Amino acid sequence: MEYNHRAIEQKWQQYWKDNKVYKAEINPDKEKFYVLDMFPYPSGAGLHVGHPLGYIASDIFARYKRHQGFNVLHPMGYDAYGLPAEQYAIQTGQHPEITTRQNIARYRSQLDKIGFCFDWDREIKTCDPEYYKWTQWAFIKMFNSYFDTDANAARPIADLIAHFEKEGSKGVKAACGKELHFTADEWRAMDEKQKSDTLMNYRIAYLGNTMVNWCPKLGTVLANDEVSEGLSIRGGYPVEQKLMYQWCLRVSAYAQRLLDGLETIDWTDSLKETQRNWIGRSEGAEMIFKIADSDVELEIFTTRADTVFGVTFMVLAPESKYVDMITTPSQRAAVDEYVNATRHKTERERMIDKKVSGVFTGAYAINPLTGEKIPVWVSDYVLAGYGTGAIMAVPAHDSRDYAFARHFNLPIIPLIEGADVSEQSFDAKSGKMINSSNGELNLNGLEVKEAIALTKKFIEEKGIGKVKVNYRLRDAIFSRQRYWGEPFPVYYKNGIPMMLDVEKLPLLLPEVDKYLPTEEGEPPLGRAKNWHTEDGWELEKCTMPGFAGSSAYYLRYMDPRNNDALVSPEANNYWRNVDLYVGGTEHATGHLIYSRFWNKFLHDLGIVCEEEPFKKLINQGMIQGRSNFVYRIKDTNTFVSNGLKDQYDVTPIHVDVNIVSNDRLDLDKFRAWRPEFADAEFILEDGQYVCGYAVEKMSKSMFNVVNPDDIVERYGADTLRLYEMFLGPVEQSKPWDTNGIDGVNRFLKKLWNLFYKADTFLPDDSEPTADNLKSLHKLIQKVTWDIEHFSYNTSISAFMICVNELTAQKCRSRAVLTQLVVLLAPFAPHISEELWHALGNDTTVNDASWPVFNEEYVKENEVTMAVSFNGKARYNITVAADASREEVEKAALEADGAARWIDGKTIRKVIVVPGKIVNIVVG
RNA sequence: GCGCACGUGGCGUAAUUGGUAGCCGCGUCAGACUUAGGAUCUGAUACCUUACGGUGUGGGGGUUCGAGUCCCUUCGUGCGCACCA
Repeated sequence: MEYNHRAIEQKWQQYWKDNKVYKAEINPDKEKFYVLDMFPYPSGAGLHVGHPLGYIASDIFARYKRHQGFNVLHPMGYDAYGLPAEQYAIQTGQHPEITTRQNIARYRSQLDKIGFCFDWDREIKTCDPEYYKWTQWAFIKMFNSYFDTDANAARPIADLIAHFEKEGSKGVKAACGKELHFTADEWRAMDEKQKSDTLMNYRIAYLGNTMVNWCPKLGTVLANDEVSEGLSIRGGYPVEQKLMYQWCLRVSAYAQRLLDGLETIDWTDSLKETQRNWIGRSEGAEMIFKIADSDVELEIFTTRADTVFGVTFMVLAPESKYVDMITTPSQRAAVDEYVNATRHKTERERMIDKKVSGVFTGAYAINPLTGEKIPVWVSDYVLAGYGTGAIMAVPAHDSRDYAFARHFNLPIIPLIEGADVSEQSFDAKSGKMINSSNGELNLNGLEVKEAIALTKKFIEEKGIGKVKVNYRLRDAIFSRQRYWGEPFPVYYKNGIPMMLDVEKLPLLLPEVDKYLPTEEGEPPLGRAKNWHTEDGWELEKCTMPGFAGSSAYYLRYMDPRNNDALVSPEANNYWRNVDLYVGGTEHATGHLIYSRFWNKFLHDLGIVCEEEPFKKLINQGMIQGRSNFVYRIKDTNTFVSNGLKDQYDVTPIHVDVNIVSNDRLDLDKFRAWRPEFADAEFILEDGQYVCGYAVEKMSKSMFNVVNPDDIVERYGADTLRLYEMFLGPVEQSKPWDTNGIDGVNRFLKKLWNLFYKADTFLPDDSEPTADNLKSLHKLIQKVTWDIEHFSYNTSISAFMICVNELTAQKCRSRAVLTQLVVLLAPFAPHISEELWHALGNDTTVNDASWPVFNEEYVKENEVTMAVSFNGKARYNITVAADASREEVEKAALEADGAARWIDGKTIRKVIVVPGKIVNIVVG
C-alpha cells in the first residue's frame, strides 16, 4: 500500500467534520486555552501560500495543547468590511456583499483543504448584522462614557452630568479636548445644544472638529496608522490635512494604561517598542510665557526645562490660536500670507520641503526667568497637534531651533560647558550647565538631568508652569465617508447627535444605487432612501472604519450566537482572553492598539474580566515570492539558459513559477504557456534550461504566486504544513521556494514505509529495544521543547532523524510507533490520524494524550566535564556517564596538562559535581 | 536623527542557551538499480592544501580554561518612529 495523500486527507477531513471533532464548549472541569489567528480580509485573489503560515503555526499549537488536556478554543472568521470590495463595487456596480460572500466561500474551501482544527460553528463575519450589532453597541457605550483621570478608567457620562448639575466644571477630573470652566448655574442655563457640545468635550466617542488625514482620491478620512509619509497605505494616494467635524474615539485617554499594560504581556520586544514609540510618552513641563504689553499668555511644552535661560525666541505653529491673538498690525499682512501658504500645503509637501521658513508676529514674550523680551515667530516646523502648538526656542541645544536661528539671524546662547555651537547645536542631554542663573534659581555647574529636575520644581513653586506628561498618541478618527462599513447608530435631532435605542440595533446598512459620493459631496449613504428614523430625524451618513469590526472579535468568538450580549459573563469568565495570538506585525500601531483600547474600555464597564486581550503574541514573517526568469535573446524567439546568458544580449522575462521545477524550465509547458512562445527555441546547458530567480513580492504580475491548493493536490496538506514550518522560524520573513518540498514529502513516505511494506502492516506487539526507546524519547523531549518555543522547523528535523533511526533499527514496536504518531499529529494530522487508526485505535488521534518524556531512556554513556584547579577551569575530560567519583578524579589527574599545573603542589581536595565540573584544590 | 532586530557553507537553516560550529533539508558530486528518470536507495559535500596541516560564524578589540553565543567598537542589512520641542 502506497502513501496516498488524497484519499487519506479527504477521508479524515470528512470524519472530523461529521464527528464535530473540533467543536469547543465551556467545560469548567478543564483548563481553557485560547489560540487565535488574526482573521483575514477575504480578498479577491484568494489565499496564496504565504497566508497559511501563521495559521499552520497556531494550528500546531492548538492541537498540541489539546493533547495536553486543555480545552482549546481555536476559531476563525472574516474581517469582511474593507476598501477593495467597495472599489470593485464602484467599478462594476456589484454589491460588495456579493463579492465578499464569494471571496469568503473561496477562502473557506482553501482553508478546509489544509486540515485546520478550527471550530467553524463559531465563525463570524464583521459584515453580519448579528455581529456588527455589537460593534454599534460598543460605540453607544463609548458615547455614554467619559474618562475619569482620577479613577484612570471610563465612567458613565451620567455621573459627569450629575457633577455639572451640582458644581459645574469645578473639580472635574476628566480627559477632554480642552479645559472648560463653567459654574453649575451656567450649566443649567445652557440649552440642549450647548449641553451636547459641552459633553462632546468629554465623551469617549465624540464628535469633534479635528485635523484629519483627508485623502481626496479615496474620498475619505484616514486614521494615523492608515497613512505613512503623507500617503495612504491603501493605494498610496496623497493625504491632506483638513479640519473636519468627525466622530473620534478618545484613545489618548488610555495612553498611560496602554503603555503600562505592555509590561504585563508576552509580546516581542520589538513590537512593544513599536507601540511605545507610537504612544510616544514624554515627560516635561508646561510653562507660561507672558506676551509683553498684552494679557495673552503663551503656554508651551518642553522636555528641556533646564534650557530656559537660553531661550532667544518663541515659535508658534501656523494653526495656533495664539497667532491671531498676538500678531501686531504692522506684521498682520505678512503673517496672514505665511499662514495661508502653509494651509494649502499637504502634510507631505510640508515634510518634503525642509527649507527653513517663518515670519515674525511683531509681538514679544517675556522670559519668566530672565525677564528679557524675546520675539515670537510663526513657523511650520512647529506642529499644531503636539503639546500646545507653541514652543520656546533654544537654538544652542536644539537642531531645529538652531537652523531657524541661523536662517533669521537670531541670537544663540550656549548653556552647557564646552559645547561648541558655532557650527551646529549641542542636542545631547549631558554636560554641566553655564549661563543659567538669575539670583533666585542657579543651575550653573549642575548636570543636565539635575537641572531639569530643579527647574521643574522651581517653576511649579513660582506658578510659572507645571510638570506635564505628553503623548504622541492621538485620538482615533472614527468616521469614514464610505459605503462598505458599519453604519453609526446615530441620528441628528435638530442638529444634536443622539444614539439609537439599543433595542433598535442593529441599524442595517441600507441599499444605494451607486457606491460613490453624492453630487453634493455627501458620503454614499446620502443616496440611501428613507435614511432617517421613524420620527424623520436624519441618520448619520458616515460609516465606521475597518478597525471597528476587528477590535472586539476575539470576544465575540467566546459566545458568537448570543443575541443578548456581546459575550455572556459565563463565557467571558471561562475563556477570559487570548492565550496565544498569531498574526503579522503590520497591525502593530493599528488593530493591536485599538483592540487593547477597546478591551480596556469594556473592562472598565465590567463587561470583560481581563485588562489585556492578548497574553502572548507571535508575529509570523511574511512570505515573499521567488520569481523565475527566462532570457530571450533580443529580437529573436530564442531563449538562453541562465548559465550562458552573459554571452548574449538578452531581455529577462518573468516566467510562471508553476511551469518551473528546481529552476528547470518545462519546455513543453512553456511553449503552451503563451501563444507567442509556441515556437520558442532554446539554448540549453547540460540538456536543461535553467531559469534565473529573484525575491520579489508575491503577486500575479510577477507570475510567482504559488497557490496552496496546487501544493495540496500534488503533495498533500500534511506535506504543505510540514514544509511551511520547515522553511525556517515562524517569525522570520522568507521567500517561498518550492524547491526542497520533496525532502519533507520523502519523510512522510519513509514514515509510511515504517508501517507498511507492500500490503503488509508491519507493527506488532514486540518489545521496544533500548535503541527504539532512545530514539523515541529524544524526539519526545525535542518536540515538546520546540513546540513550547515555537521552533517548529527544528522539530521537523528531529522527526526526520527519528524516522531514519527507527527505520534502520527495523522498529516494529506498536508501543513506540503509537507514540510517534501522536507526536506528529499536530504537524501532520491526516497521516497521523490514518496511522493511529491502523494501529487499532478507534477514537480520533486528537484525543490521545501527549507522550511523557522519560530521561532514563536517553542517558548518554559518555559525558564531558570541565576540569578546574582552585576554581579555575583548565581543560575538558570525557568519562563514562556512570563513572564513579574515583574514576572521574583519576581521569582528571591523568588528563594531559594536569601534571604541569600541579607541578610540585599537593592535592588537598577533589570536588566532583556530576555531569558538570571537576574542581581540584591544590596548594 | 532616535529606537528595535539581525549578520553562520552554493541555498534555507541548526547549535539543548558559555562547552567538539555547520544538525536536518535543498542543491552538487560519486555509486547502485533501471529502456528511461524531474523515481528510489547508498555514500561524500565549510574553505585552503596532493598530503601533512592550516583557516574559519561581517571586520577589529576585550572578558573567559573555553565565545557563533557575553562586553566594547566598527561596517552592513531589515523593521519601527520621526521638524514630537
